[in-house]
Amino acid sequence: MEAGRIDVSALAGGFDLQATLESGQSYLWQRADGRMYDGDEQSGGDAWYETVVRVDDDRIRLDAGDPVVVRVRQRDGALEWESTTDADWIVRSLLRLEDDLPAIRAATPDDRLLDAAFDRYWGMRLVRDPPFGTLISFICSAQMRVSRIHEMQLAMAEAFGDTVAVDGRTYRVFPTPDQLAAATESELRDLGLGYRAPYVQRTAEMVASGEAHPDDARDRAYEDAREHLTQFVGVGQKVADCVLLFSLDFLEAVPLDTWIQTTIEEYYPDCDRDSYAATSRAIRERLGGEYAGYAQTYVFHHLRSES
DNA sequence: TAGATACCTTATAG
DNA sequence: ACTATAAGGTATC
Repeated sequence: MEAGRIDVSALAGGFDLQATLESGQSYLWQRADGRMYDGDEQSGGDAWYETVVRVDDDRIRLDAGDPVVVRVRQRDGALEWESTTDADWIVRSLLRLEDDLPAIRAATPDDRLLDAAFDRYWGMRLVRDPPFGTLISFICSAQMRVSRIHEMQLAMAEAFGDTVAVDGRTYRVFPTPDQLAAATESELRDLGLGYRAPYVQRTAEMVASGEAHPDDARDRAYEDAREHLTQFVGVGQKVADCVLLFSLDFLEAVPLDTWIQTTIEEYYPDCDRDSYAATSRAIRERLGGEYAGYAQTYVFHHLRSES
């Protein structure tokens, strides 16, 4: 494995690896100690986190090319990485180390709730996950606890994904669209997906056949992109917003889940409208527009950890 | 177009 | 032990 380190203490806003990867944004990383999403906010302080991404030779697109193993851990103000390739740029991209957190915070309102959320998890960044895995994992997220969503992705990787062996260890790769499309509803139900099983299978089929790809949404205007993603089975507006925010660089996307809806009723009642689209517009504007999704993610993690 | 309901499975509360 | 309830919603009628 190749290795390197990134001085994250020099980044604008610093970095908090555990908050970034265990805040319910990504279900495509694992902790080497197996304690991902176990609820302990300290234990991941210097733990190794691992993922496998497919990266093209042109270094632009995820979800294409050969699997690359990436491991990271945060120690002594540095982000250490190990990988099957020279992964410095991959780590910077997947963890959005280029984001200017102070500028983002400055662009969002200065209310009590946001201050508390930003203060508590300062250094948390959004992730930039591969589009297909993000699409599938958030289809699985419907009416599901965070820890179980993560388990389901791991189960699919073990059942249908490729393996990569490095230094005597075996890593699982998230299944390709072809691999998931070939799975049966029954096999997916056996993994605990419940009613989401046919959604996952049919969406994978749409991507595998070339009928549509989540990456296609990238070229559209935000609301158009959100609508475009709802063509996938099991994808409504909320899941579409998650894919836009956590994978496709639409930092203005604000997924309206149960937590945020409760928050809106309590803290931003004037933004509570009678449709998803209308409430979305109102809260997006209230949260400063361009980086509204960043504010949403801090609030989501903050409120969820209180419970 | 707006509103109500079913949906898998698991963990937790009572 | 047993039942009710809810978990980052969506599809269908």
